[in-house]
Amino acid sequence: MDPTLKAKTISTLKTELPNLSPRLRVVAKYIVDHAADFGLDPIRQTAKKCGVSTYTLVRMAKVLGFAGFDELREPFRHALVFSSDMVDRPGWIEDLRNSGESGQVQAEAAANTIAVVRSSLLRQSPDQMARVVGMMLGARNVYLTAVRASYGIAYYFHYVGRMALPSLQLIPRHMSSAIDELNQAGPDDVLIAITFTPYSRETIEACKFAQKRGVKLIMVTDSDVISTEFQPDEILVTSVVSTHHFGCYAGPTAVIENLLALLVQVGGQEAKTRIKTYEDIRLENNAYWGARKKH
Amino acid sequence: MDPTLKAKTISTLKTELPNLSPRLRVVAKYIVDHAADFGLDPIRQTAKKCGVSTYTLVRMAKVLGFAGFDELREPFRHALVFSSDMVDRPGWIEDLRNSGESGQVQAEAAANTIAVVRSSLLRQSPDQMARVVGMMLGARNVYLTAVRASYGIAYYFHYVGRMALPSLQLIPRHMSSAIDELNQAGPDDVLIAITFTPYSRETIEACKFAQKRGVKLIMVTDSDVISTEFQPDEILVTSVVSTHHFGCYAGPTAVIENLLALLVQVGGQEAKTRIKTYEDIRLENNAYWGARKKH
DNA sequence: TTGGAAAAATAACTAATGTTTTTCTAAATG
DNA sequence: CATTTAGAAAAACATTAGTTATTTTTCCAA
Repeated sequence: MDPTLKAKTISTLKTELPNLSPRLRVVAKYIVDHAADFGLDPIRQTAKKCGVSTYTLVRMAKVLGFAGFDELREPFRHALVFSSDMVDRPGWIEDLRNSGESGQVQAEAAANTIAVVRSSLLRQSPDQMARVVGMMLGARNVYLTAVRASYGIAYYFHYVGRMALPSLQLIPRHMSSAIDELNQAGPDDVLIAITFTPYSRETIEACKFAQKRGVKLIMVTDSDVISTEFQPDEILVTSVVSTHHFGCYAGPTAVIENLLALLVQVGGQEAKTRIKTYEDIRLENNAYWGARKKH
Repeated sequence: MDPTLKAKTISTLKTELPNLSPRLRVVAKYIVDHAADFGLDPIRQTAKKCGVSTYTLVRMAKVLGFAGFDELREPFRHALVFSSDMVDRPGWIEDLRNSGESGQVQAEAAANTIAVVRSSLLRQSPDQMARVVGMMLGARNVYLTAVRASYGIAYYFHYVGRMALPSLQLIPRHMSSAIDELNQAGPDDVLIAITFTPYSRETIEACKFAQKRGVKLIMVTDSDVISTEFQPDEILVTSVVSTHHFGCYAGPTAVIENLLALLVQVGGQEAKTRIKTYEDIRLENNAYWGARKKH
C-alpha cells in the first residue's frame, strides 16, 4: 500500500473542504482533526462522533475516489501501527535503554512521560483555555477539589494559583466532604474537579451536586465523556497513560501549569503585585534559607 | 478506560509467561512483541499470525481476567491512538503561537514545559537512579519532606510510592516540624527532601539535622550545589525554569514518576501484589464511582 | 408555490468478527 | 491399560461491521 496515501488524503480533504457539501465538510474536518480515531473506529462510531449517517461516510470515500469506506480508512489504519513503531525516540533515550535492565525501564518511562506531556499540552485549544481562565477570573469563588493521587496536583495548583487568584479555594479543607463546603455555592461560582479513571466517587458526587446548584463545572480528566448524569461546562482532557502500574500525572501537571501561566498573564499587574506581597511576607518571616530580610 | 491497563497487561504477560500452557505462551509472547499489530488486527488475523485457533486467544483473555477477547484488545487499541498523537502535527506550537495573544502565552508555556521535562529526564543517569532506588528499598524508613509548592509533588510521590514501598513516610505528618519526626531516625534510614530555589528553611534544616544523625540524604532540587554545611548522598537535579512567575514543577514531577516506575520494577512481584491489595480495598469500599465490587 | 435534483437519513442486506459449543488430542493418573 | 483431564482445534452461532437500496429532506430555479 502506498505509504503516503494518508498524507495525500488529508491534503486533498483540506483543499477540497470549501467545495464539499455541508455534511461532507463536517466529515472532512473530523477526519483531518481526528486522524487517529478515524483510523480505529468502526463506521457507525465515526458517524456518531461527527453527527452524520453512515452512508455519508461512504459518500465521502466515493467522492475521494475510493471504492468504499474501508478503502478510505485503510491508510489511516496502517499509519496507526506504523507510528507506534516509529515513535520518535531521541538518541539519549536509546542510550538509556541500552544501559542495563533498569535503564530500559527508565527509558520507557521517560519516553512515555514526554509523550504524555506533549499530547496533553497539544490537546488544549487556546479558545477553551481562554474560556476557562475567563470563568475563573470572573467567578466569586473558584472551588478546587480532588482526592487521592490527584490531590497532590490540586494542592500545587491551589498553592500557586491563589497568589494570582485569591478566590481559589481547595476543598475539602478539613475532615469533611467537598459537598459540605459547596453548600453556599451558586451560579456565580466555579468548581474545578480533578479526577482520572477510575474516577473517585467523592469527586464525581461533588460535580453532580455542584451542577445541580448551578455552579459552573470545569473538569481536568482523561476523557471527553464522563457520565450522562452531568455535563461539565468545560473539560480539559489530559493523558495519563503510563508504563507502570500507576497513572502518569506529568500530563495534567503540565496542563495546570499552562493554566497558571495564563492566569498570571490575564490577571495582569494586579496579580503580579499580589504575588510580590506573598514573596515579601515569606522573606520577612524567614521562610527561605539563606535569604536576608530586605530593609 | 484505565489508561495504564496496557502496561499492566504486558507486565502480567511477562511475569506469567512460564506458568502458561504452550499455546498460550506463544500468544503471550506475540502480544508482548507485537503490541501494535495486536491492537489493530481482528481475532482471526492474530490467530493466524501466531498459528493458533481463535479460541486460544479468547482463552488468553479469560486467563488474564478479561471477559473476552475484545476486552483484552481494547487497551492496546487505545494505545495506538495515543502513540499516533505523538508523531502527528509537527509545528503545533507554532500554530498555537499564531492564534492570538493568549495563544502566544500558552505556546511559550507549553514549549517551556516540554523543554523542562525533557532536560530533567535527560539529566538522570541510570546509575544514580539505580543507587537511589537501591537506597530506598534497603532503608528501614524512607522519610519524605517538602513544604509549600513542593509539598504537592511530595504528597503525590508518597501517595503512589507507599504502595510499592510501605516504609515511605511523608513528614511532617501533623502540625509539627519535620525535625520532630526525624528524632528516631538513624543510619538505617533515608531522607528524601524536595526543594527548589529559593530553598525552604524548614526543609534545609531537616536535611542538616538528618545528616548529623547519619541518615542518608537524597535531594530533589534544581542545583548541584546547595550548601557547604551539608553534603547530600545523592542529588537529583531537575529543571524548574518557567515563563511565568513561578517555578515549573512538571520537571521534578517527571523525574519522580521515573523513580516510581523503577520502584515498581525493582520491587518486583511483592510490590505488585501489594499494589493490588490497595486496589482491592478501594474497590470494596466504593472509592471509585461506577465501579462494581468484584466477587 | 412547486417540480426536480442533490444531499442526507433510514433501513435492509451481506460479509466479517467475536463468542460459544462441541469435538478431538495427548499427557497425566489410577 | 483404561480413565480422566486440561489443552487445543473445529465448527456453529450471534453480533457487529460495511454496503446497498429506498425513502426523506433540503434547496434552488422555474
